[in-house]
Amino acid sequence: MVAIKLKDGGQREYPEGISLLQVAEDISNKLAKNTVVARFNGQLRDLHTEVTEDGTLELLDFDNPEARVVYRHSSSHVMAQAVQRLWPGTQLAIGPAIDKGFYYDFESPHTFTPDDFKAIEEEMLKIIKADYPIIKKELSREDALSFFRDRKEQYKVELIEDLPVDAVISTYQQGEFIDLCAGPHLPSTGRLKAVKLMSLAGAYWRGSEANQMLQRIYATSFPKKSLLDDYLHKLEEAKRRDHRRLGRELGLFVVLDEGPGFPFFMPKGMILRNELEKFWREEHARAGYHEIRTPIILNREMWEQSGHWDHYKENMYFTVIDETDYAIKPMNCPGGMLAYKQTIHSYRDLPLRMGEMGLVHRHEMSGVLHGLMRVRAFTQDDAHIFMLPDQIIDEIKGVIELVDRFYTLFGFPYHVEVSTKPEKAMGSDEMWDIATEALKQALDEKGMKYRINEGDGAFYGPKIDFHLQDSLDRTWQCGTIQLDFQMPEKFDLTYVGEDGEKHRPAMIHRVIYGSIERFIGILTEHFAGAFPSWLAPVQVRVLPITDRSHEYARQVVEELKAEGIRAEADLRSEKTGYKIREGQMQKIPYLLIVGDKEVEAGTVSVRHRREGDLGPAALKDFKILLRSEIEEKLNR
RNA sequence: GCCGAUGUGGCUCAGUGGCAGAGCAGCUGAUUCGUAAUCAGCAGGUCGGCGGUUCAAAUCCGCCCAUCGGCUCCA
Repeated sequence: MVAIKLKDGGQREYPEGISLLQVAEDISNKLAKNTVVARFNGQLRDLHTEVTEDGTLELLDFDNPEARVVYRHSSSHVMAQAVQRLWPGTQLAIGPAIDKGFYYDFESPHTFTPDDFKAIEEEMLKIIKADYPIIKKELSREDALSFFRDRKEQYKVELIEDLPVDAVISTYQQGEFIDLCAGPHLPSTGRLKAVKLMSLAGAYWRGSEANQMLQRIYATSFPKKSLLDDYLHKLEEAKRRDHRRLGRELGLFVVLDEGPGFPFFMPKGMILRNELEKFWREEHARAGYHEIRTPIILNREMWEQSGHWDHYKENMYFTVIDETDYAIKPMNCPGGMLAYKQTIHSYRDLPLRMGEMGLVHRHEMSGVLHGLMRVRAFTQDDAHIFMLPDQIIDEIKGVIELVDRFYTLFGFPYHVEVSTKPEKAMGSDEMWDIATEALKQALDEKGMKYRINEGDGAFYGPKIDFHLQDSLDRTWQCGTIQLDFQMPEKFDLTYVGEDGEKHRPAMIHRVIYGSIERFIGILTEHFAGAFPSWLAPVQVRVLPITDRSHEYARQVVEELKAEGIRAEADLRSEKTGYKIREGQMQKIPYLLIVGDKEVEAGTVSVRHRREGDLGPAALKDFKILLRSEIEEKLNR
């Protein structure tokens, strides 16, 4: 007999060799049916696992994130099975679960198209209906290799060859389909319910451009049709928040074929942008920054000196002036270095924080351009901080605080990554270790959680990256802090120390918004275009009900403008409902409806874009309300 | 850059070899209206570009450009 302790504290006895599924069934049929995978003595196990020792058992259903991964992983096997049935000769690469579903990478003589989706889904449903048990089998490395060689699954062979010597190698079988897999899996294919193929993509084997490109099919699955429908509905909702759509609809910005990756900012987008810059300047002045502006174009010699000519050339644009090579800046740092050098600095001047809203151009590969999120010309809210070595930690902490102040104001959740030395890098390993440790120490002291992103640092130093999410939960790097011992060296930066000798300052590059363009993209999606009043391009629109109130409407607009409020009137000969609809669709924070009653009483009827009709108010009171909302940067 | 899909008026889209269409937006006129769409009329497109097949191409073929979804790369 074995003793099994349950999550609720109860304990039951069973004959040795009973499966976890049978235990679940013994507790409740419904529970057994909903259970995806078990955690037995802390380890995720297939429900077919036979119990041979005492232990604690937890039964996980689809709501559990780990179980969800198992559910999707089994789904990917079923999809692969369907694909191999329909297109024999298709080779399997890998098929993991991902955040919202799963994918499988194939190599096939057949080129998959979305027209194939229906057939694949139907075949998957057959496999689900057949309810094949999913059976695990462990085998030796030799057996595994010969098995997959016989099946002409070269990717599986390669995977096995790369497994550590002591790895337990297992396969999972359902019907005629057998895949190399560590598991765990669902007990049978019938556990799947709603499956949907989403999209196709090319993907390099093992993520490397040097390798074969495979065909990836993205899909998702749920234990209930209603959950799938909810998910698809949410995707549709998210698309409505897409900054590319809203940017056009709200007259903020647009990217045209005439300038791929070079966005146009329209008048309303400029208001947003200018407000963001204004806020930035206020905050940075308060945090002790000076602002500079350096040239867009600088000569080749300087880019050679900075190392960009050697390390960043493929991303740069070039020009020739008077038969001399010049480059358009892809980063602001070299200009910042030259600016630093214009005066002799004492240790007393440090830390010296020099900010720059710098427009940089980078040649990005055509396939990566994406609205405002990924462009070829963007403005970095850059700053370079020159400091004494013992000021590094405090300065980094100061930037972390500033980033947090900004992101919190906008209500953005974010996550942090530390990127370490890349392959193409300048400087010694020792320098990199010191710099990387400094970044980690600052984060630790601020109590921030972070992930390590190996090999993803800039060529001149390691960095802390702050990532924000877009409406489809894709994440984009915005803020970053990069510690750099290289540039000060390259440009021979010095300060005069207490000893009267010249010393080398330490330096960090940092951005808060990251790129104003990307930040505006994120901001647009985050607020679904309904920006807080302080950012809203139009803060108030006055809607006269008839021509009789036009004069009054104009007066109201003038009074608001006199207070610095962005107001306009809709004097078209339309019904009130029509004007309100348009105002709502433009996401204007406040609509003021004025008719005979308001003219008579000298009031305005206030309508808030989310709260609706707030009733009449004296114009004076409305102004006070809105002014404070703007000044406090409230998100109402 | 690579894989796949897409490209028709300002926007959303219909049109699969035989006279380029609809709705919204725009303009003009009428309507003077109270919290998410008043009515009527008008105007607007060398169907992404170039080349080819054909009596005839938005439609079929080729190349290019751009966009979308990924991969790779990075704010």
